[in-house]
Amino acid sequence: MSKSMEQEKADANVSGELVFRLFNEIGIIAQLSTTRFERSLPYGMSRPQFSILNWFCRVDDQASPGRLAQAMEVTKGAITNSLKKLEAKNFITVSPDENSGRQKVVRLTPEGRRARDEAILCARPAFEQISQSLPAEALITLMPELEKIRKVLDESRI
Amino acid sequence: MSKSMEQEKADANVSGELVFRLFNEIGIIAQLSTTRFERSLPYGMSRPQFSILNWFCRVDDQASPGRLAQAMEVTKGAITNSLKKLEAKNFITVSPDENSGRQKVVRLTPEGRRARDEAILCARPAFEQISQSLPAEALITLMPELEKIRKVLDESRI
DNA sequence: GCTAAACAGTTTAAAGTTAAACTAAATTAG
DNA sequence: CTAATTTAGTTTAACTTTAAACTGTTTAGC
Repeated sequence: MSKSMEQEKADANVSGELVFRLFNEIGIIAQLSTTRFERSLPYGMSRPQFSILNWFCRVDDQASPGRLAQAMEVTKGAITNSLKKLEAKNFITVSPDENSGRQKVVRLTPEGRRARDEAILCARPAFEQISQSLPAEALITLMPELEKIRKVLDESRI
Repeated sequence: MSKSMEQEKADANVSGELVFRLFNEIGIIAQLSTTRFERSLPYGMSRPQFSILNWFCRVDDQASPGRLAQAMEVTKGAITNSLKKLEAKNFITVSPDENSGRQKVVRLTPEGRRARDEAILCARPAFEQISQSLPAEALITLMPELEKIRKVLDESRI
C-alpha cells in the first residue's frame, strides 16, 4: 500500500495515457448506446427529455430549471428547450415559484411518470439483447468503478 | 472471488435493468469527460476533429471519407463537414482517388500530426488530474470490459 | 454494350446544443 | 431607500449532427 513519491508520480503519468484511452472507449460506447436507446423511446421522446423525467423519478419530485440544468450537465438554454417539449406533451408542469419571482417550479405529471416507465419498458429489449452477450458479473464489477469515475469528474467539475 | 449479497441479488435481477444503469452511467461520464477534453484542445479543434487526426496516427495513414465515417460512428455528412474544417487548417489533404472516381483519399499532413501530438499534450493535465484520484489498477481492469461492450454494440449495430 | 442498381460523397432541412446577450427579479452596499 | 450587482430564465446566432434527397461513378445483369 505504501508507495514512494517517485512511484506515485510515475503511476500518474502512465495512467494519464490510460485515462485518455478509457475516456475514448467510453465516448464511443456512449454514442452507440445513446443512438440505440433514443430510437427505442416512445412519444418522440429524446434522450435529454427522458433524462429529465427519469431524474424526477429518481432524485426529487420538483426542481427549478436551473437545478435541472446542473443535474443534466447542459446549459440553461438547452433546459428551456427540453422543458417546452415536455410541457407540450403534458409530461411536466412549469409554474411560478411562490417564494421567488425569478424562479420556476417544474414538476412531473402522472402522465410524465407513466411515459418514463413506458420508455424504460420500450428500451428494455434493446438492452436485454446486449445483456445476453455480456456476462452479468462483468457488468456488476464495472458499475462501482464507473460510479467512482463519475464522482471524480463531478467533484472536480470546472 | 466470492460475491456479496448485493451482487447475487443483482444477478437474479433482469440484467436488462443493469445494462440500462450501466449505459446511463457511461453516458454521463462521456458527457463530462468530452466537455473537459474539448476545452483543453488547441487550434479550436473539436473532439470529432481530434478523433480523425488521432485515427490517422493510430490506425492507418490514409482513408476514404466513408471509412472514416464508419470508424468515427458518424454520418457521411458529418465527416464531410469535419474534413472541410481540418483541410482549412492544413491538418489533412483530400485528393481524388486514382483508382476510383467516386472516392477520395484523405491523408494526414505533418502539421496535422504535430497538432494531434500537441492536442494530447494539452489534454494530458486534465486527464492526469483525474488519474490521480483513480487507482491505475481499477482502470486496467476496466478497459478490457469496456472494449468487450463496445464490440458487442458494434457487432449488433442497426 | 446498355440499363438498372449500388455506391461514395455532398447538400439540405430539421433538430438540438452552446455561449452570449437580454429581461426581469432579488440582493447588497452605500 | 436607492443604485449597482448578482441571479434565473429566455432568446438569439452560430455550429454540429442526422436523415434524406441529390450528383456523379462503378458494377451487375441481361
